[in-house]
Amino acid sequence: MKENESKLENRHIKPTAMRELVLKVLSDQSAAISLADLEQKFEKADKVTLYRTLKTFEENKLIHSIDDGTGSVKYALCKETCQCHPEDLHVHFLCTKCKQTYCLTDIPVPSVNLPTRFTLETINMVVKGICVNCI
Amino acid sequence: MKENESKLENRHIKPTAMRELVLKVLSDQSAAISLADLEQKFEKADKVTLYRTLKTFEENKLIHSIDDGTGSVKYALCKETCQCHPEDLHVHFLCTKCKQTYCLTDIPVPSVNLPTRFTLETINMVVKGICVNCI
DNA sequence: AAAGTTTATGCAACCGAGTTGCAAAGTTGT
DNA sequence: ACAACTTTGCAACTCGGTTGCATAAACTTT
Repeated sequence: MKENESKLENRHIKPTAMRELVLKVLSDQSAAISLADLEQKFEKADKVTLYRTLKTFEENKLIHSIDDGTGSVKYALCKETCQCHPEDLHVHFLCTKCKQTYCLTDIPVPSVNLPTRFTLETINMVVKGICVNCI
Repeated sequence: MKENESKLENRHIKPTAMRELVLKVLSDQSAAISLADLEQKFEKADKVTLYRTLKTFEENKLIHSIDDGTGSVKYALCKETCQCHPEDLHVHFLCTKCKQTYCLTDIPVPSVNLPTRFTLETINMVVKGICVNCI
């Protein structure tokens, strides 16, 4: 799994064993994952370590966080080129049945015309409904 | 303040003294307000009562809640005609400087083309940036 | 108007996600 | 091998939100 190691290095994150494991879990997910979810993937890892790992990943834009309104923040991998700028942002989808949160990476967040003298930094757009697996 | 009383009755909420007071506070706000904010507007009211009042208002679509990602849910009045359906939804704006959350009632939430067989229930769209008062 | 029923309010206490402090373990550089 | 720094793990805390239960207030029925 040299690939993950270089992914970490690309984002200037020191590749420790723990971090590679967490990255592996994140890579294997098709949906975004919460800290609690992540904790359950490991039998023995400490919540705080995972928490700080996610923070480090997020600070270095390896992952992005999604506040989907469920009360727990989810995390998902960024694209290689992502800088988490407004033009990089995509829509997220929360299935109200299976509670999975998906990155709709093909759907960019629509631009909005803000009132005059409002400046834009970022946008969080979460669509809720029923996903294809739950119909 | 008969007006607020009838606003409550229109939404089939029994107009108690407490509820009229809370509605008055909400009416006076230009920005959305959190439970903690609301609590501070009263010297003596109990948090739980305010909490349940907000819940009742929300269930009856007198107000809507906004999860702006700050960790505390904000509430703001709905329009008279609002049914909180997707077509009623508007964009919200969180100022990262003053932490105020505004309803941009003139800006409807843009429609998104979901992947096939994804059905839409609701959308939460929060734009973050600097508001006109904080430039 | 009194008794009974329902609804709203208030207090205490709990819950869970996120977070911090600090010490131990591991890593890096000389 | 030693010092300096970074990462990990444990304990404990914060804070927003929530529930249970008892009291108070408001309606109903006679």
